[in-house]
Amino acid sequence: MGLHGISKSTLSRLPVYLEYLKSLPEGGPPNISATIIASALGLGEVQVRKDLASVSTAGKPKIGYLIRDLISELESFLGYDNLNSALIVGVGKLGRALLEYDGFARYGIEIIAGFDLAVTSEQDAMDEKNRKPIYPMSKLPGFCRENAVKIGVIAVPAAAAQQVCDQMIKSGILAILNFAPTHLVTPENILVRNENIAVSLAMLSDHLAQQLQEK
Amino acid sequence: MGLHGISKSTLSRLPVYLEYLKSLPEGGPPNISATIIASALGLGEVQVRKDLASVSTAGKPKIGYLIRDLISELESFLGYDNLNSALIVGVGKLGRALLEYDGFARYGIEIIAGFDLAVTSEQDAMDEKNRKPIYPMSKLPGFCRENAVKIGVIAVPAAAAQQVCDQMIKSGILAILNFAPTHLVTPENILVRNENIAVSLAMLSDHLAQQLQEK
DNA sequence: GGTATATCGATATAAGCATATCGATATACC
DNA sequence: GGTATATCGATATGCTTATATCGATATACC
Repeated sequence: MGLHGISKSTLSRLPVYLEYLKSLPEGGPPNISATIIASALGLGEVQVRKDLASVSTAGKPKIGYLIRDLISELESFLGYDNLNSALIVGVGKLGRALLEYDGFARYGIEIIAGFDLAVTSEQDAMDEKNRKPIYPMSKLPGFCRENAVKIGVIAVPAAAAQQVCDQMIKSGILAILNFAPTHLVTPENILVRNENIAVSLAMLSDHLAQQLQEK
Repeated sequence: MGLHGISKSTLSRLPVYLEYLKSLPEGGPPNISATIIASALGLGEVQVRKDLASVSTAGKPKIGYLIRDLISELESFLGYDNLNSALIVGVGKLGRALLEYDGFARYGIEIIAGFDLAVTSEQDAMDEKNRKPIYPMSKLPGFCRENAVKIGVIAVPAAAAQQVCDQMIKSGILAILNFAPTHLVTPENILVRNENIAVSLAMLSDHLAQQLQEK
């Protein structure tokens, strides 16, 4: 559980509420009830209330919540309103896609530079599409310090991931989004979030096995 | 919890164990203990034992587990040894990348065709890179039936996701991997797995806010 | 204005999951 | 061969999360 008393499970549902609220048509009613949200999202209504109570205080009986307020409270809580700088290491196929993806800003995160093990010369490269610089790894520590970057994205092969991770931490990175299919060992004040598709595929596979066997 | 008595949390760790075991050097000892695995992966050793007990029966005191056997038991359990066919709807930037990605086979899944709302003519398209067909949506039901496809990947914009989802279910799809940042409403025998990067970013952001505020 | 109802917030119960503890067993060493 | 030790599996405890229940309150309708 986080320090401001919010559980991981709750935190993981907040972006979903936000998405849903934003997807509501403009012309509709200004209020919404936990009951409605719950049934639209397939959750328990008590759970929705408890989740929302941790970011909002504005629920009124018979009325529900003011959609506009809820959205801004969620955005504020999730940090979508102030942009965090991030950097990415590994600009292969996946890394480049992430570097060029301009949708992160929507989530309060901006990838401002790429780094790559293959860029060895001191002459920096540049991403064609959106003019973001690509530096050699040697410039990582200085860059982090100068730009106060605290978020790192790892998009290198599994074999290199731990080494990259270590360098990030030494450079002051505090939160890591790891796309390499491997476990990273870190001090406990560092958060690692694994974007591991194998986990999802395992769930699908398991579900299928059960469905097909059942009947 | 699944029907063969395995919890979601356990299931989500199994691929991690497998990755780790596979990453071990060839020349090492043939056995490994839960203690070693636990410390390498930052987990409790009891948890590792409980997890492994649900797929294996071969643990021996003082010895540990036979690495080779564990790997094949995990692969078998996770369905990596028999290939499941899948299809993808939406061949934009992300969809095409997934269609061209040949790493799924490693996880027992093969994407055999793409579908797209934009392909309206009855003349089918074809992915350049690996010669996988791209069909119009009208061919979805027939294709699913003929090829007994049970897994669907959704890579369309959020606004179209629910509609695509409904069509998949009507065509016999039982498990869905959803890359659209939206909640899908489905019957309860259908498994939806959301690959939602916003959730990860929320965690990073929350962690950062705490770290920076603490000191 | 009074009553009915939808909805909220809080408390209590239950379920799922992780961690700790303990006896049992197979090897290693003397 | 006997004893020590690493490790396993199982049971028990505790924590986290989800669900169910209940009284309180703001609107709607008569």
